[in-house]
Amino acid sequence: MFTEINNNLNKYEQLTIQELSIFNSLLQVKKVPRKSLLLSKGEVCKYEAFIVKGCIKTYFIDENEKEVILTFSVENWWVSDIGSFHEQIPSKMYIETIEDSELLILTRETKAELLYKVPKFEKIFRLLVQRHLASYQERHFEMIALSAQERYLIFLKKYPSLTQRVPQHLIASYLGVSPEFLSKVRAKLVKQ
Amino acid sequence: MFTEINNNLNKYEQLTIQELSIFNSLLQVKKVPRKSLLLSKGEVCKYEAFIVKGCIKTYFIDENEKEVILTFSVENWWVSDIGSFHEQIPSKMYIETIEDSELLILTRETKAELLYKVPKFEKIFRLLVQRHLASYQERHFEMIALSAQERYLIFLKKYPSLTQRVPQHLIASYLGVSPEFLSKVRAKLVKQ
DNA sequence: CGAAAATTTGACATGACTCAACTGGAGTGG
DNA sequence: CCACTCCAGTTGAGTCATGTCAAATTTTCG
Repeated sequence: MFTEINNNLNKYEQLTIQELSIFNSLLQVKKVPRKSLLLSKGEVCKYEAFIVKGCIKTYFIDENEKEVILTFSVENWWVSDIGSFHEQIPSKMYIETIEDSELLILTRETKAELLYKVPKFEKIFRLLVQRHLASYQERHFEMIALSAQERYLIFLKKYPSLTQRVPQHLIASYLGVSPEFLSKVRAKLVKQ
Repeated sequence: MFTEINNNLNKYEQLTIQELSIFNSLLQVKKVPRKSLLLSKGEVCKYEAFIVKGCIKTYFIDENEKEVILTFSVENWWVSDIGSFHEQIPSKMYIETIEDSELLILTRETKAELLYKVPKFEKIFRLLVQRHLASYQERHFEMIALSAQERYLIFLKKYPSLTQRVPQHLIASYLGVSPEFLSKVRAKLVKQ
């Protein structure tokens, strides 16, 4: 259960067996079926989850009631509304499983305890957030500078497996285009 | 010189006079005239800068040689290419002053020394990055879900003073529209 | 198997872009 | 202090990428 998460964090900072066992004892296992809403707009985000297995979407709802997908998260990623979780303010987004999922979760309490007992985790979490930030910057640039087709090709290259796991209209939403238009982009690519 | 930065960081985590004086002794002052390039594509980002005075743009250059503005940074903000700085990889972006600026900078060495001597800063920097991340998420949503006019109105509300300090075509770039189109949006708003 | 959801396709609409011409300051040098 | 240049901003015409709506088709899943 814990091997993936332990290996994953070890990449950021070397951890001793003792440190890892403190960490693991603080994690709670959570299994949820697909289509479970883990967070809704208006709620305060109660935990950060590491995905052992499964696939999760994070999205906003716009003024026309349409989903705008912010991210897909799969195995070995963390998911949460960082802002809501840390500042304890109501979230503006939704987090929902796309597949049956197994999560390891840290609540505010267990995370605080972890940071207190193993301060190294401050660094680990800082690095995780930094990476996350860098990828948003890149994505923002792509959004402004590239066409829908170019963004789609980048998506395919970056996340080839997601194409199988995630319905196409969600990918369209992630890319910031209508499902009809993504379908046309694909048709055009096939012809070439 | 240090009062702004000290007050600013105190908001995130209470710091003692001793801790602040260690911090301040590690900062280097850097004054730069307007139109100075602080970082170019291909370079590794050598420092993180807190802006005491001035205004700075961070941007990419797209395939048609056009600037795509990622952020404007003014007094009391930090600026750097976080990814490049921490992973020591070549940056893809440019950082350039728009006005004469006064900066307080941390290099990798001084930052490492700071984190070693005052580990509380791990937390402070983690919180700073988290806030930053939350604001990118919001901006990404706006980019996908809102029209150019709506984005412009939000910009005016969020950063009223920047309108005076930054030429309009740079604001257009920040909003992800052509300068001509922003001009038309403004004309339309005036008529209403 | 049947209902509901996802995808495709086509016709049409539109927001935003490009290009080019014009206007209006803000320096700068004679 | 004027004339000149240069850059930012505006405006209009034409175009293009992408959106919307509706219908047809395919896939998914209870």
